Amino acid sequence: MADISRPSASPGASPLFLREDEIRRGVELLYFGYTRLTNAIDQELAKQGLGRAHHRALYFIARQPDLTVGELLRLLAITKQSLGRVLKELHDRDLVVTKTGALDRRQKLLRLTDKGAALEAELFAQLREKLSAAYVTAGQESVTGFWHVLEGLVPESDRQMVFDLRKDKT
Amino acid sequence: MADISRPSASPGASPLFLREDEIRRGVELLYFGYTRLTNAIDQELAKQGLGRAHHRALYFIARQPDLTVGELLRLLAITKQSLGRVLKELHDRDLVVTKTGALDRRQKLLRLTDKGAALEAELFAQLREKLSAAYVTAGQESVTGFWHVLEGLVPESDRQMVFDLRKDKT
DNA sequence: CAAGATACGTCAACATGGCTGACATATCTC
DNA sequence: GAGATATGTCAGCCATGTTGACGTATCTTG
Repeated sequence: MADISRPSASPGASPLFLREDEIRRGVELLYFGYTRLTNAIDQELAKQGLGRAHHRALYFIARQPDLTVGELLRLLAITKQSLGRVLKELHDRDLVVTKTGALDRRQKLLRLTDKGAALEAELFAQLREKLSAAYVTAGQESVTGFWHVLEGLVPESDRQMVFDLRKDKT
Repeated sequence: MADISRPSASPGASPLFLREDEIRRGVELLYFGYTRLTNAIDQELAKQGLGRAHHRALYFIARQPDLTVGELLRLLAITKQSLGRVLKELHDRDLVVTKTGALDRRQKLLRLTDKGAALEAELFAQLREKLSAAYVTAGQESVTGFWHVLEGLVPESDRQMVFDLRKDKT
């Protein structure tokens, strides 16, 4: 596991000397890493006649049951027309159900059915397989570094929304 | 910069305790990080009337001048028909030129024109801005961890191809 | 309580960028 | 000279994004 740091000319002088190659390396690894991870589930999705757009919705609904349509729209950053198509298909296939919001009856709260949860779990297992293998190879130290860099890529304005995924709704 | 490691119950016992939440965190950060990074260049591309597909081609041609069409196809992992459309547009706009291969006259070697190189540099500047900010915030240690994890996501069979981007063609 | 804002849905048309299948040409290799 | 390889291209299809316009139910506020 070779270290890639600079030839330690002046340690601590500049905190990080940003060479073009380090940036390109990040861009490429991010591209290939992301695409290869998502490839892991394409076959399974194709078997169901679903696409990646469906998976993204399933994923976030699984992650945060009783998510509202509006919250999902903000997460996916697409138009409501695009999402509408996807949610309609998921609903027609009995993968997702909606119920009217208790506090605000205009809202629709999204949940996976048992069938939807089973599918999401199967897809998630693929992601887990790939990502946990990468975690294990890289080691815990690297994993926290991986998280830190990626957190820095999420704009301040979106960060709270992303972090809130890890909290249960009350 | 809080550390996220486990409560240090048995240091070194299991190299990495893979909880579902750690996997989901990686999936989400990869998704948001990747999309937000690519968003950085969308506005610039739109101004030119180009799409992301064009940028990917420009990027790899910039990265490795005299790349062949076949090599670019393998990098992008799309069909030649899809790539053909993109390359034709880049050629029509004088962003890319091709020349016949010296060793194998069936090959076409791809290069950016000055105009193409200028555009790629402008787009790259956006990526650099975002990514270098994330690098600086996270620190050098995190950056090498970031690379290690992502390398682990690229399947063995593709890894050489990705690493070869960092070498000059001879 | 009436008026306006908000949450959601939907119709229609269009753009981008993937895909398959079929076929042509030039060139290399044996 | 025969077959493999690198590239290009025609034609049509599909998934998933977009804009614009409009409708209804419900909440909020003066």
